[in-house]
Amino acid sequence: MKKLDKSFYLQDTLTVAKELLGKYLYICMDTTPMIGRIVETEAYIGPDDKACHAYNGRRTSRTEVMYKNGGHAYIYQIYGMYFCLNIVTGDNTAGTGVLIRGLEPIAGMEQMAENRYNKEWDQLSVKEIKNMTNGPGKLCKALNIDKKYNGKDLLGKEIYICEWDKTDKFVISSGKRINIGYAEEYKDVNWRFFIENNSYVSKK
DNA sequence: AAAATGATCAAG
DNA sequence: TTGATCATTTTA
Repeated sequence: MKKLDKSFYLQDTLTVAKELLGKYLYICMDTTPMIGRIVETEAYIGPDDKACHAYNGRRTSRTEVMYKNGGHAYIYQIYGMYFCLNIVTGDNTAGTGVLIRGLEPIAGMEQMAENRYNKEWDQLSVKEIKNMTNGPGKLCKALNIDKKYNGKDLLGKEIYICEWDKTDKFVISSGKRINIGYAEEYKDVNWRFFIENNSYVSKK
């Protein structure tokens, strides 16, 4: 188990989006650690990408952390009720990042069950377990990720990503990004990546 | 199929 | 200041 270093995040955004699959997200702020295996991501590629919050160089209080260099967390709130976790990428100031869309629960499931359903882990139905972290808003609820993580350095101790086993093999599939129909010529690019046949991918 | 629900942003 | 939008989830 090895924490990903700065150079990982400084790579090209599409590379990071693919390479994050199979890595382990750690949340260690105020409870016992919660760990999830990343199984689904989407790339948002800065000023040219009409789906990206930083499209056309848009720079506001919300998007400010996207202009940090790679290896920071970007958290935004959507539809008034859900948070989404992104990983800032690149070595420039372009405003690029990767949305984490699906996690496979690995550790800290008791805490996740409480956060997401206010229930004990062993009281959850099969359906509830399956739906615990298979979506960007769901996984943030389960891991208690909100704006307190916005701008956090992923090389720190509160939120970070590790590689466990380099021999872990899986098939990577790609497809169109979800719910960005407004993005015109960018709405159909295959910048969503996921581990094939993993049940914690948000959509089939 | 449609409601829930409020921060965000660009326009005025 | 305001109105439309929205990288979602849940319920029906």
